[in-house]
Amino acid sequence: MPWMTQTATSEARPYHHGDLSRALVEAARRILETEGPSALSLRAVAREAGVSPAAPYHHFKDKGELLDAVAHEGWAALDAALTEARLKAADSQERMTGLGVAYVRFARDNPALYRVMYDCSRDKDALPEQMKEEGAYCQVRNTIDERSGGTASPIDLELATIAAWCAGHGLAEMISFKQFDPLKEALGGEEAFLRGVFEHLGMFAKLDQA
Amino acid sequence: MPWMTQTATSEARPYHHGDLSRALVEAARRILETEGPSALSLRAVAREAGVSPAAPYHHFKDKGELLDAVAHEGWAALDAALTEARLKAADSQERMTGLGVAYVRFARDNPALYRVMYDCSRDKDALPEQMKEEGAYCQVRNTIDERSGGTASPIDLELATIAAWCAGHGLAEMISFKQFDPLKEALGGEEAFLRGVFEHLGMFAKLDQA
DNA sequence: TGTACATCAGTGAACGCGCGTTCACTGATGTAC
DNA sequence: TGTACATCAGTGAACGCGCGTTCACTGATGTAC
Repeated sequence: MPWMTQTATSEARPYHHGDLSRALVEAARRILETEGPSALSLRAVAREAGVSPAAPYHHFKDKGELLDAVAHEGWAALDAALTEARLKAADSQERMTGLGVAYVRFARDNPALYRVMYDCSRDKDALPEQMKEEGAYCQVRNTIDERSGGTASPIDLELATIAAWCAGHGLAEMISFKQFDPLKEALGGEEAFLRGVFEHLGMFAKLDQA
Repeated sequence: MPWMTQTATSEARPYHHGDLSRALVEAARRILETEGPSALSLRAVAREAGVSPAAPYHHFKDKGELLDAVAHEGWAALDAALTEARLKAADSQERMTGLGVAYVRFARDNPALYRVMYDCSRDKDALPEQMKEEGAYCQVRNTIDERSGGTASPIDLELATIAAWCAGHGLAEMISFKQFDPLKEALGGEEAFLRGVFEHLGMFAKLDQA
């Protein structure tokens, strides 16, 4: 770790940063959550990291590549949040709702990051590949599979996973609209509201059988 | 209609436009669908409408107000699409799925407009008020109410409507990701895929009763 | 019916701004001998 | 261990660009008499 031999004070950064890549991504996240996605320019990120506007070009080809890195970190953080929720749940019913609540909470706590994640995906018309192979989406699929006792056909399993994912994403985007405040209050808080919506996602099927 | 006395050729617009407000909103929609939301600047809209960059300021306070007008028209168009789907359906089961399919199709056919609609809402932390009172959201709620035979409690009805809305919105945003192409093909097309996901939104409830 | 005049809805040039990116440069680092 | 040198990772000034908005203006319209 060569830069540690530097006798810099805590304020004065050495000429060579040491890990500017990571510092830039962190600076980007700081800007996102304090000023929102519209403030996320390359220059602003460099400024926030205390570095000249040209410095990022030694680490990222262009602005898009930096944004991709930010989004990638976002997906990893979402994976982690879902894993934590999955491990905490007692049974498979609770595991399913818990995943949903954790997903929505992640989006609510990191709204700007969440938007960048999906904006990057949209630009490519594709969600991150690793999400389907081993990431967040895969955790949802496994939980559903486990819940059905492994009896669901591959196509049904995939459709159910997409359905759950859509519901989570939709709710994540709706949760902050103030129209729903009265309902949240009537139910005694946001968490109860979330659980209520997730439970009602089965309502149509119930009606079919009535 | 004073401007009709003008002896203008079909190309030469009279000095006074006649209905520049509307023309600007239409120009904005044209830009949205051909170049996407990032190209939607006030100057671009004026250019597209064949008018100087300052002209819009006689009709809209600022860029935001023009965007609001565009979004407002978008919500009206969505209302109309849902109404058409609702009237076309034979029974309440078909009505519900039909609404979902129509919603997603609207988003897929007008992706940039759809994004502007929600971006405007997000900026205000609020969906358009008229949507809850008489618009698209209300149509979904009425259909669910009818489907439950009017027996659902107000809170359940509201939760079910939100659940359905979230599912529709989530699916609208996911539909274009190429990861799902194989599944769409396996099911014989996008429409079957949509219907499949909507039907699976009841899966969790079914499992609860198994 | 004609005319003076207020008002409305355009024009086009200009403002300052922040952006992404490039460039020639320089300071710091690591390595071969 | 010391030194020459290639390479790496920064600097800061500059580029051209499109943006939102303002301004003084002017052409067209409608109205009062």
